[in-house]
Amino acid sequence: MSWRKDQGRAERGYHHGNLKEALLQAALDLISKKGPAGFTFADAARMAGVSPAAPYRHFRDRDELIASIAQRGFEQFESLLTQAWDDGRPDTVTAFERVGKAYLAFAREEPAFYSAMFESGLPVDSNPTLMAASERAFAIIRAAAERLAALAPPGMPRPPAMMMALHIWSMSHGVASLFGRGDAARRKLPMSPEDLLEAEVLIYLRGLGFPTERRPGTAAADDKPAGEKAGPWGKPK
Amino acid sequence: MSWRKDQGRAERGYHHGNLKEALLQAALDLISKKGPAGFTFADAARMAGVSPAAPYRHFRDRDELIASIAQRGFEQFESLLTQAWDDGRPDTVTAFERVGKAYLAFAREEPAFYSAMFESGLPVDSNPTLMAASERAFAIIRAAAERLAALAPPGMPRPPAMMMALHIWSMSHGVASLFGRGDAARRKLPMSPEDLLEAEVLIYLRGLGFPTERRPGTAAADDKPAGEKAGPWGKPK
DNA sequence: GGCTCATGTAAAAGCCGTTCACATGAGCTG
DNA sequence: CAGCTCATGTGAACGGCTTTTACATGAGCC
Repeated sequence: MSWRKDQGRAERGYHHGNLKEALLQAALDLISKKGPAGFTFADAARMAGVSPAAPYRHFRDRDELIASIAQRGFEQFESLLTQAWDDGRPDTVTAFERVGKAYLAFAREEPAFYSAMFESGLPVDSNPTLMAASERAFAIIRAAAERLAALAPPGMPRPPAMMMALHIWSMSHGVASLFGRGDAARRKLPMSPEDLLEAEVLIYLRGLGFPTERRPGTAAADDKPAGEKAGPWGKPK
Repeated sequence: MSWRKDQGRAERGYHHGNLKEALLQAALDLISKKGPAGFTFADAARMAGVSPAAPYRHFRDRDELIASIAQRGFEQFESLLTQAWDDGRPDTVTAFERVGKAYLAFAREEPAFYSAMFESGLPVDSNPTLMAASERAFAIIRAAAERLAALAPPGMPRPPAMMMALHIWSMSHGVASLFGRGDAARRKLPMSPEDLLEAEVLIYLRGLGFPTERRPGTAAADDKPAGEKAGPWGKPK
């Protein structure tokens, strides 16, 4: 974890050589420790071993640093979701749930990114680059919803994919931001956030007429109308 | 809207007479304008026409003021939800949806309260009073879920009310915090947040086996298994 | 009328964000 | 290799914020 030139500015020469990266890294550390509000520009500079004015050579101001982090966050998020979706393999529903889990995993494992992206109070729509990155991430969910909608059982009105995508996103974000992170705003839960979200999505999909029995083997094509068997919340007692 | 002693400290005597209230009010104004991060203690003092040190006679620090606001927010929230739920009249499903709408309305019309409650980064669980107020608000949702669960169609496993409540809450919070407020983190939506949430909840309830045709007349007891007719997202084209 | 204590003030310390003039040295140019 | 240039870092300074401390005021009570 150490670069050629460590943070102890023991010897480092006048120039840092990697300051922009070091600042982003420091900011991530600080945000994950103290939230996006608690993070200070000066602290990041100190952690990188430079004067408080140095960061201004790389970021117009504090907000731009946070926006950069959000930007990277959306990129990693997109990549994670893409990987989780895996183009719908082995079957659409399974892949869809994997996306949900990936969403929560990201919120939990990268709280700094997540809060920079969604809780920093940045005007996302005022920054086109950021907006675009966020759209690209959402596009994964949207594409998945599209595929899911396409195999809606015949005989039922077909749900609009965009609406499904927004629904899934709001569920995921809701669970993540209310119950997702280890210590903030916690509440006693009868189940893990992951299980909570999985059940929520399964019930929702069943409401759209999708077959949602647990462990459907590995079949990619399935079309039984709706739920008998155990519900998505485990065995009925 | 003016108290005996206006903010212009023209004459006001040494003592304000109502400072605590004035500070809370000023903070609400400021938070709704600039978000909980942009709000400053000194600004509130200025707006109330007192010195920057005066607030410390009423609040241990800035965080305690924000916590007070969150506290009041939860109280108003509870009262609003109680009113919307109206003990399940005229029928459980209708009342349930009214609760969802009330949730969004609160987030939209009281953004200052809402963000103090959910987005201020306060450690809710470290403040027992605040925690209790938040529990009381959630209890409304929980009670509604309980009633709803009780009339789950026979022959299906009965969903745990607590889980339902958490699901509904996460949907509401997800929609509210992603799409709810007028200008922050906005995104182009094909429908209003209210309609989005209503459809989401209806689909979810249908997934639990509840009858969810639109406008079921006024009957309080209804029990047709699940959806034919139009879906919750309007007429299928 | 006089006491007392909650409430407000002034001043100061320490931190932060931000700017500006200036220093440094990495990399190009000849 | 000498010298120039410009990106990058420094130090000092400004104004603002939070919080503390010693002091001022006057409302309410005896």
